[in-house]
Amino acid sequence: MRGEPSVLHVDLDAFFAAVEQRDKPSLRGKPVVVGGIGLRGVVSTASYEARKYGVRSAMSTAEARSRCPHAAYLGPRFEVYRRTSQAVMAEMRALSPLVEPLSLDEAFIDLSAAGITGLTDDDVQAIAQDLKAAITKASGGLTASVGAGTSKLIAKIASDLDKPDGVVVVPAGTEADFLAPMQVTVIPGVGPATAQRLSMAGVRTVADLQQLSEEELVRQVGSAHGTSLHRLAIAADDRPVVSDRETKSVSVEDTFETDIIDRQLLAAIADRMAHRVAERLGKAQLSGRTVTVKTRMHDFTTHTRSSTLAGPTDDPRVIARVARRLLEDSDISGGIRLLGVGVSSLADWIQDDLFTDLEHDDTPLEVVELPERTRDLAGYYPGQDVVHPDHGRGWVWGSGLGRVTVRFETADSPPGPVRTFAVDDPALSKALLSPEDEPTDT
DNA sequence: TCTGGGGTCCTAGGACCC
DNA sequence: TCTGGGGTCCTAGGACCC
Repeated sequence: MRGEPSVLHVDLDAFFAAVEQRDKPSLRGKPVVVGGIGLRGVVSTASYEARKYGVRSAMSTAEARSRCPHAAYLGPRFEVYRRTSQAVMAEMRALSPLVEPLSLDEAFIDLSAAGITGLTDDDVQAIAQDLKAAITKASGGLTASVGAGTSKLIAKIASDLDKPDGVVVVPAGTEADFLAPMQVTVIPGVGPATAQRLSMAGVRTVADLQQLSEEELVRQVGSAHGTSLHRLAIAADDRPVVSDRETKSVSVEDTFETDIIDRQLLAAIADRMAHRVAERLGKAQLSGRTVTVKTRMHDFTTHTRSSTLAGPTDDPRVIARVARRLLEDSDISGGIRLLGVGVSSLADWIQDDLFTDLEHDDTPLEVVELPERTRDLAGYYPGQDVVHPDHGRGWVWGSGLGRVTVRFETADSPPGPVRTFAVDDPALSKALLSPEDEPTDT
């Protein structure tokens, strides 16, 4: 806590949808929904026009479609969002060197790090307005909402109060009163489970929370959570704005259009995921010791299996081998809807391959054979690599009724666009798994 | 009409060590 | 012969965030 409202929280309004409306003028003023457009997709962002129909983030796309059938439904274009985000973050860094991005569309800014002191509420209001204007210019027309306060907690909550395109400055000294009438769920970290437990203790508002002793709170929600919640309730928050946060894990996961039971197919998919994880580790100059495989069953129960190596690796073959072994240990009876592969216990880059052989498993690497599933599908099966002259390389995602659904791998956004073809479409051709996907030595 | 993908942090039990 | 105490690492699961 400080004596002046020098922490800013900036939140771009309906970011993904706003970028799409910026790039496609015909969508402006109309409901736009960005997210997964497949059978099991969920909404990432709904434009304000779509929110009028009750469309919300994290809602299934199917439900969104039933609520707002005439909206434009778009898959995400992360590369474009990333570029826009970088331009916006640059404007923030021009204001202060201490900027902490929370995601592509959110960041904290610490004005005190810019040497600006003696700030009045009006000063902060003016700074926020100038920043908003700069962001709109740099992003090609997007708007942002800004909250300012004496801590991250207050700034974050304030930015939500006058969305979109608003500024809320909470004066120093008014924080506890500002929070008191709000629901406990405004406090970041209080989700449905915690809210439920608190409500059983008679706590619904922050004012209720302020009355509860720390001991009682710890009893209700656990040690770490209870202690921090007790302080946040009275707006005692001295968490610093931190510009460079270390990556702790890297992972890839996919939800399948239909549940998969076939172990060989899953092994092939795990292999592919291991390669993608390794590629991202390499780009970030990271390597890690713990490989985790995540499975989600048809009933949505989720399991993880992990294994820690003696030394860090970013070798796709090592990650793939461990992942396949973990997958063999996993129960997939009844089929799984999601598979994920991740690496954690990260270390800085290991220059050479010194440690990659430290994994004790010396069983030979078997070649994954994809199952033959011909029937009426002209030899196509899920997981198979294909090539299309217009769309490039992809792989079969789903199939049936004489049609195959293909995911194309673009630089833009894994997974790339999904397209459906007739099995006898002459443009679509099968490609072999590239040889480098399989290790040549052990 | 069921529930994405990328993360972070916390808890709890067991192994292991001194 | 009937039971330490603390610290660290590993594993699995869960809550939460955008």
